[in-house]
This record gives sequence, C-alpha cells and structure tokens, in this order.
Amino acid sequence: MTIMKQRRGPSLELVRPGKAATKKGPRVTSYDVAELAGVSQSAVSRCFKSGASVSKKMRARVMKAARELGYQPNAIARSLITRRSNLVGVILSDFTNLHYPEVLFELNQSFSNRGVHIMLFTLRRERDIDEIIEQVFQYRVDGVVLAATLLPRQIDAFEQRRIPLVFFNRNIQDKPVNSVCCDQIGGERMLVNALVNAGHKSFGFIAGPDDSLVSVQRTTGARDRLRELGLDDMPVFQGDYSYESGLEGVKKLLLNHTPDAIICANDVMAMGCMDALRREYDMKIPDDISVVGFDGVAPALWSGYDLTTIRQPVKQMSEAAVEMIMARVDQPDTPPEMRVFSGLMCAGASARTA
Amino acid sequence: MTIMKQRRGPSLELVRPGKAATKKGPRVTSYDVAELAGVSQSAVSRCFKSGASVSKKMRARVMKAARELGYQPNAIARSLITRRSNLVGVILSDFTNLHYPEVLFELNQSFSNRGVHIMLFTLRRERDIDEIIEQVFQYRVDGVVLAATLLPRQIDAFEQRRIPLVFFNRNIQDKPVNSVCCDQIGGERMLVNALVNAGHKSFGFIAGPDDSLVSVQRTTGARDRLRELGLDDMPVFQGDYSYESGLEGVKKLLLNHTPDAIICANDVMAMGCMDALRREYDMKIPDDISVVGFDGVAPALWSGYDLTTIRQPVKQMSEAAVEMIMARVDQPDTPPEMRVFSGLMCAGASARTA
DNA sequence: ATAATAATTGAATTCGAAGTAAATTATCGC
DNA sequence: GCGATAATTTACTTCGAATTCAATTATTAT
Repeated sequence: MTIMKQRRGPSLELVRPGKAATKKGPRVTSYDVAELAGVSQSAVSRCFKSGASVSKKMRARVMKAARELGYQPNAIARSLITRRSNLVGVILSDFTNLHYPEVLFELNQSFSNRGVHIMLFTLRRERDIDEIIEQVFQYRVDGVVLAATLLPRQIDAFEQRRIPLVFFNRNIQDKPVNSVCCDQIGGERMLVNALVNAGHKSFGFIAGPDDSLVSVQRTTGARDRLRELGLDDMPVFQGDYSYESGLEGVKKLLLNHTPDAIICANDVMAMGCMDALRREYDMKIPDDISVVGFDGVAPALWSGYDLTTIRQPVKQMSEAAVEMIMARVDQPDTPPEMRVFSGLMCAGASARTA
Repeated sequence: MTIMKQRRGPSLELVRPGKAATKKGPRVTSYDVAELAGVSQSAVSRCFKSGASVSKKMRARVMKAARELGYQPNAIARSLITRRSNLVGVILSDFTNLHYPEVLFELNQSFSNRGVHIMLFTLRRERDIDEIIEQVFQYRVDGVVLAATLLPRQIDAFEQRRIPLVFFNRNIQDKPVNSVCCDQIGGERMLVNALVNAGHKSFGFIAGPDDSLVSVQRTTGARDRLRELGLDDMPVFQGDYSYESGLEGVKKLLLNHTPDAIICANDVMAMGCMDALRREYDMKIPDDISVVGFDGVAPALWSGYDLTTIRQPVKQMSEAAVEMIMARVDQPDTPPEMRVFSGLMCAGASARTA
C-alpha cells in the first residue's frame, strides 16, 4: 500500500495557508525566502549555517532574497530542532553588592563573544530559587552560572537534565560541582599578613550573613591566620554585606575597645565602616585605625575611600566560568572542576600595611 | 461510518521513535506524560494552561504523571507555536554608570512579576547596535527596553516587525516613540534653584558625552535656569560620566577661577569631583564649594559623599517601562507614549541649599 | 567520451507544545 | 428515558528551521 502523504503540489506553490492575511506583521520565514529565490527551504537553511555545502551562486541568490525580505532566522525554531538554545541562565542573588553587576557585565561579554545570550534571574528571597530553577529548565538553557547556594536535591536536578552548572564563588561541600572561585582564604591571609607586618595587634571583623559560604571562608581565613601569628581572636560582627551593616558593625565593635584594624568581608561594608569611623567617631584612617575590605569594586578604589582590599579577578573568573560552561555543552561528560583564582592585593590608603 | 484515522494502536503505544535510546539525558515531553497518564497529548497541554477546560480527575492524573517524570513544558516549543516568547531584550550601553545596574535590577523584578524574562545585551561600542538588534530579532523577543540611542532606520525596523520598543531616558526627536524618562530639565532646575537660593553665584558644570541626550538636557536645564535668574553662563567641562572625568573636570574648571558650586551631569562624576576637591584642592564641601549630581545612585547617598542630587524614581520608571511594553504586546496598535517622571531632590551635605 | 566520484540540491521528517474541530461523555429538563 | 445542551477529550495540524537521505549535477580520472 502506497499512501504517500503529500502536503503540497508538485513543485512550486509551497503551500502556506493564511499567509498574506495575517495582521500580525510580516513574518518572514525561510519558506518565503525560498519561494522568492526559487529554491528549497533546505537550501535557505543551509545558507544560514556556516560550513554547509552550498554553491556560491545559491548563496548569493538566497542572501539576496533574504535581504529583500528582511529575513532573520527564527532562533526559537532553530533551538527546538537543534536542542541548543544558545541561552544561558545567570542567577544572582544580590544586586546591592556592587560586585555582582561587575560579574554580570563580564559574563555577558564573554558569553556574547561566543554567540550565547544571557537570561537574567535575580533572587529576591532565597526560597525563590526553586521557582527560578523551574523557569530555567523550561527555557532549555544550555547552561547556568549561579552565584547563590543550592541544595543537593537542586543540584541533582541539573545533573539529571544534564544542564551544565557552574557556581560562582561558592563551592559546595559533599558534592563535586563546577565552580569558579576567588581564593577567599588566601586573600584574607594576605590582608592579615600585611596588617600584622605593619604592627597591627588587635582586630575586629565585620562578616557577611552566616549562610554565605564566602563570608564564612573569609572569616575563617582571617581568624586562622591571626591565630597562627599568635594573636588574640578577633571579635566578629555579623552583617549582611550592605553598607548599613558596615556602619552598624563599627558601632558594635567599638563598644568596649577600639581595635587597630577592622577587616570587612566585603568592600561595601568596608566603605560603611570607613564612613562611620570618620563621621561618627571622628577617627583618622589609617592613622587611628585601618580598614580593609574584599572584592575590589569600583567605588572602593576611588580616592575617597582608597580602600586596601583584595581585588577579585572578575574578568578572568567570568571567562573561566564561560569556558567551563561551553566545554560541558560540547562535551557533557567533562568531569566537575574547580578553578580557584588568587585575588590581587590592592594596597590603598585605608590601612597601614607593610 | 467510522473511518477513523489512526496513527497508533488502540490506546497506549504513542509512537515516538528513537526515544529510549537517546544518550542526551531523559528528555521528557508532553507525549511521555500523556502516555504515562493514559491520556492524549492535548490533554497534557491543557493541564499546563491556566483557564483551560479540564476535569479535575484529568488534571490530577496528568499532574501526577508529570511529577513522576519531572516534566517541565518546553518554553521554546511553546514560544514557537504561540508566537510569544515571554522574553524581552534589555539593551544597555554603559555598566560603569552605577545607575544602570539599578535599572536592570528593577526591570527584571517588574518583568518577572509578569512571567517575562530578560535577555541582556550590552553595547561595547555604539556601532555594535546593529548586530545586537539582529540578535534581538532572531530570538523573537516580545519587546525591547533600550537605554541607548537608535537611528530612525533602526526604529523603523522595530516598527516593521511590530516589536514594542521603549526607550529608557531618551526621547527621540522627529519620531514618535515610546519612552520613559526622568525629567532631566526639571531636575536641574530644582538643583539650580536650591543652589541660587542659598546664595551661590558662580557655577561650573561637568557634562556627559555630547552624544548623550540626557547630558544635553541636563546641561541645558541648568544653563537656562541660570540665565533666567540673571546669572552668568557657566563654564562647561565635557566628561564621559565616569569617575575619572569628574576628577578631571575639577582640574579644568578650577584653572582660572573657583566657582561657588559645581553641577555634575551624573552622580559618579560628582563623586569624582568631590574627591578631587577634597584631596587635591583641600577644599571643604560644602563650606568652600558645593557639589551636586544627578541619578541618586547608592554610593552617592552614603554618608561619605552625602551628595545633593536628584534621585530618579528608578522603580516607578522601570515599572512604567514594563507596563508599556506589556500593553503593546497585548494591544499592538497602542500609540506611542512618553512618560516623564519627576526626580526627587535629595538634599545632602555636599551643597548648601535653601 | 565515460565511468567514477564528489559536491549540491530538494522532499520529507523532526523538534515539542498549542490550537482547532470533531467526537465523546456528562448534565439537564421534562 | 430521550433529546438537547454543555463540558470534556481526542486526533491532527501548526509554528519555522535543521537534517537525513535520495536525487541531481558537477568534477575528475581514465
């Protein structure tokens, strides 16, 4: 039995019902281009794919028709069939920390160099994450860069779906995952070394939220090094990475005793700290007290603060994250990897250092 | 007569070739869910659409199956058929201006409240814009919010494709377009009024790039008001919105004569300006000189600067932009509209004001 | 010139969900 | 219990580009 399905007439007349009549603007498809150029749709498709086998006469004709019609291939349709969306999700929690916009910007640069686009997700509350993961899955993104923490169950979901996932500045214990990190501990040690070498003896620390691994690492990094150097444990105030919590931290830390130096888990708090010390305690920095931060955000490097800090190599880290994602898109079995970059110590005028 | 076309066996066995054998992870489709639940694919589709007519028994069965399989509807496939991607493009030029990350963040919040996601595009050079527009078109975004300038030809391309376009803080002359703006002129007038009322008589201005309409408007706004008040024209230094150009502007403006007040076209330059005045000229702000900015970015409001500035109502502006886009997605013929928000004067300690 | 080979081209199918129209089932009035 | 109506469900088609494989054309070797 030969019941050949046959959708259209012998050769020409590519049947596309309801075409001219649509109100919703001129949707130009590869069929339209094909028709105008007098070739098949396949040919049009091939012309828009680099490395396909097309004669130059064909390419010229098709391109001319495409130009005339203002044809742009539909990336959505393409994604459906190729199973490659050229979209990656970037999930950020905290935009008030000036560090993250910088990261986002660099990620976008690196991805777009590879023809990949970013879908941006921001977390208002940590518990939104499940919902966001759902969305990310629905859009069949090729990969995800994430600056937030995930539960093992959530990581599993990515693995099951084989969606490359790279953590930015968080490493997960008990589970091998891809991550790009700045060496938080090493950075804090550099800072402590420099401060101690310059004669500082008593310290205070303003930490981030206790569920932030970065903050925990920075805190431990500083504390352990101080211990190694035989110094007293420092009092720790727990902030939330915000400017305000830097202000507040100063108030708490200076209640009983004024330290020689305050170490802040990020630059934004350090700037709050400096402002509080100067305005509310009328102290001279670094003569009366030293302040150091972490990240190297732009305003911290301005002369108003001139903060001594560890600058995260954002550009390299972003590029690394992108490389890792793309490598795993092409080669899904690439095993998890962790890339740790050392921060760069920026000795500013906010601290006496040696 | 019962000539039922029948693609598949009586009930089960939904034929989907090459299924189990795929290496690329378990791709769960609506067919798989249908099969497991023993219903048709259409039913599955309807269960994931709110407002569709489904019996509760059906919904329960389908949802159970979906949960068991970890099914997530494919947004790409959905976009193809519905012609709605629920993606919008956001095109930003300049991330160093701290204002834009704030805008991006608020836009993202507002869009995601409506189930819409942002594809982020940043312009390295202005001439990249054509390339980016192409990409935006290819992804069939539902709309575009743009904080950059466009040529009439480029705007036409959007109109032809009927892609809603909203300019953020730029209005285009000679062409009716959608825009959300802060009242630049009004803002500058407020600043000038406050400064003049407090007794300032001579001014300097640090502008942004001359191809920035925002800068032009802010410059004109200030100058015109000064003229109205019978004051001399102010010298204008042209910067580029960066911190560094704020520093530089001070050097140039103070060459011959020291003004009573420096007006900066944005906060970042104003902060550079303040730092230069304090560090390099050892001047007291606001006793020796006043400085004002525009935007109301976070660091400008910190006590270290406590800048007198016009705070753009970023949240409302973003929400307005999103509303405008969405209204035009649903109702493509909505005529162009311009929404202008007044900025909020923030009287800080960087200027003597009355 | 002819067979053998390589390079192009095209018809048909596929990706996965949504919509349409027809078919089936449920509900209701009397 | 029967027809009429409403509600639900299904089969099939559609969206637009990529891809496979067969058909055609061009190129090379002989």
